[in-house]
Amino acid sequence: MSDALDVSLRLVKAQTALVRRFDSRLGALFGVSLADFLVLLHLGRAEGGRMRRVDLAGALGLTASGVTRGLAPLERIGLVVREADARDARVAYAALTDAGRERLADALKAAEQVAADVFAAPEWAGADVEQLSGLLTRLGGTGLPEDHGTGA
Amino acid sequence: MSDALDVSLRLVKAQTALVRRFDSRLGALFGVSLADFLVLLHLGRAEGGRMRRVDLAGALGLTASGVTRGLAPLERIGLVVREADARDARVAYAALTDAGRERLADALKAAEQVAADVFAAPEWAGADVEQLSGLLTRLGGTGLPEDHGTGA
DNA sequence: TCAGTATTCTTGAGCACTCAAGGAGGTAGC
DNA sequence: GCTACCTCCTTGAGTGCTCAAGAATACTGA
Repeated sequence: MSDALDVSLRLVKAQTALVRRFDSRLGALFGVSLADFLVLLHLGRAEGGRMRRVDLAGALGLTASGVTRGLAPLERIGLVVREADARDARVAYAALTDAGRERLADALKAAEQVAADVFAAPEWAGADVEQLSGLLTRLGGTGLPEDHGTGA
Repeated sequence: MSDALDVSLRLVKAQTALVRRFDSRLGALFGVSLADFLVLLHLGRAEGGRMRRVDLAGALGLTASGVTRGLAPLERIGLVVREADARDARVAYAALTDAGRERLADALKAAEQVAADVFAAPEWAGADVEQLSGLLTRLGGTGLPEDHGTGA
């Protein structure tokens, strides 16, 4: 097996373990999944604490459908509200509520802690983390929605 | 946000894109998902081309339940068969059929190609890939089948 | 020997996503 | 101001996993 394939499969597996770790901690403490947390994080960083659902989908790497379904429980528990656009009745914004902002702040602390734990082991030097970050950034755009994988 | 959290989230996103790319290519060409391919790959590398389902779960990073469900379609299309253990009636092996072995060989070629495409861009030197591999291995990316010297 | 416990696997219910289809609203050309 | 098309979002059906519960089998120690 080539190094390229080997590293691809390793990455897939490492992510599974990582997601479980985040889900477990965030779920236990704050009742949100990693996916929920990422929604809150993106909204929290957006202008006015809100985003069009289609833009959120792009930012999260999901389909619009996935956003609709993922947002529903967050709206139900009051972390996010739906807002209309005055000029274009097609678009619906997802906006952080005050409760959502609080939950985000708490979850962010917990997520930082999990990440710190993951990279805390003696074999992880700060330089390693930066190196990994750089390498992953190059992979970041790979195969996003606009890429139709025409291959060949 | 800390580097550790940043890199964790980057990894999660990179994986999503990577999985889509593999799924799309493998699905179009051979009618198997990346998850299916990984099952075949692990079985192909195992002693006798077969594994206990519980061991397969461990190797894949899934639950036993996930293996039962994932194996069902592969058994239905004849790539894998169920085999009993003579000494322990609890265990059921998943074993590669000849058709499964062929499909694995084909899918492996396609997967190599996808991985080569991903890491083909000019910014990826061989040393970078090895570095990334090393870093990911520390993250718990173990469980890949061992491979010796087939080179590339 | 046999009661209690552990292991392996399957199943039912549920969750989070996908794709395909469709409704509703906006836009451009004539 | 109509027609055709495009965009944004939701919904129905399906997939692939999870957890919890349970059946069958094996192991252990009094």
